[in-house]
Amino acid sequence: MNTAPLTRRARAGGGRMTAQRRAVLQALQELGCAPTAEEIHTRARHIRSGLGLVTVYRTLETFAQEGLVQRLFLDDARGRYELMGGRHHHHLVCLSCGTIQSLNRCFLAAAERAARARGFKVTAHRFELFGYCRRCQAPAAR
Amino acid sequence: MNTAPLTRRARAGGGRMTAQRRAVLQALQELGCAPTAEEIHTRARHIRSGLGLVTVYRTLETFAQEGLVQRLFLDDARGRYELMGGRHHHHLVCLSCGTIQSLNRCFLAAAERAARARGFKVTAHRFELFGYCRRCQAPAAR
DNA sequence: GTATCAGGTGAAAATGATTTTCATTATCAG
DNA sequence: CTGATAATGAAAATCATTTTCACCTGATAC
Repeated sequence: MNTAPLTRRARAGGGRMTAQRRAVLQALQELGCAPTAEEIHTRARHIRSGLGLVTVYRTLETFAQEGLVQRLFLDDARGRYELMGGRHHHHLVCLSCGTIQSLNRCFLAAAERAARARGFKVTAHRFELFGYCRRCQAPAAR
Repeated sequence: MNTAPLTRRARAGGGRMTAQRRAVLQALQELGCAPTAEEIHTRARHIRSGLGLVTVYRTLETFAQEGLVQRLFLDDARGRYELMGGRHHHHLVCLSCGTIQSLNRCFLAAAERAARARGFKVTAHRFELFGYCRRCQAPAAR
């Protein structure tokens, strides 16, 4: 798997490119759909043994600030992380086993249809908009 | 504010109706949009002083199992709770001040339009489907 | 290439949200 | 009214995550 473009983007953020960060990037790329810090740590450890969980957290936080990674919360309090810049998509979260699949389209009806087409039984959905409320936009937005 | 219908629904779940649970229900009703356990605790304490935070958590968990309350995760790891059975809706989460507003319609385009109409600047959205994957449905779903 | 040093790392401890434990209290079916 | 048993409160435990701090190492300047 080619991590060069990611490495370039990460370096562009101003930080240094260490073996640990490379391992986290590669793990993210290999794991794909919204893994937890723990899962990323386990995978990245195979690439760079001795890598600490704390470093994984710090690295993910750094990448998130640089916009390289997005942190999201699905069905529980554990943060989940995924690389940004891929195609915009949403998730299918299984309430029984917790597996997460991704879904490319984002319109409601189409999404539900797409989910059903893969045998996923939809029992609930969640749709949230993030941004800045009127009060926080003016006078100095953010 | 009338809590009688809620009290009835809560009792129907099989549990006992205590002053603490009544206070939590009332607080949920008064607070409206997706408060945290902490916020619910603070409000419910005014109704029933001495009410412990632990009890709030337990009560919310119980209500969630009975389908009276839904627990959700928005922009951070803190769980948020809201009464079920109201009109289906979604949320506007301000990334700056953290306030949460609710939105009635759930179709993407309409939702974004509705958000903008209230001066909310949308910078991202999240849409998740929950349910059971093919593997978990068969042979004994759930 | 090598020195330099700010940025990065690992381990341990701290934190914050939530859950568990356990002794005590209170609801409500009979 | 009373007993069985569910619910409560306080303290301690747990889990994910963050902070601290002493040590290390990329990558720029030489």
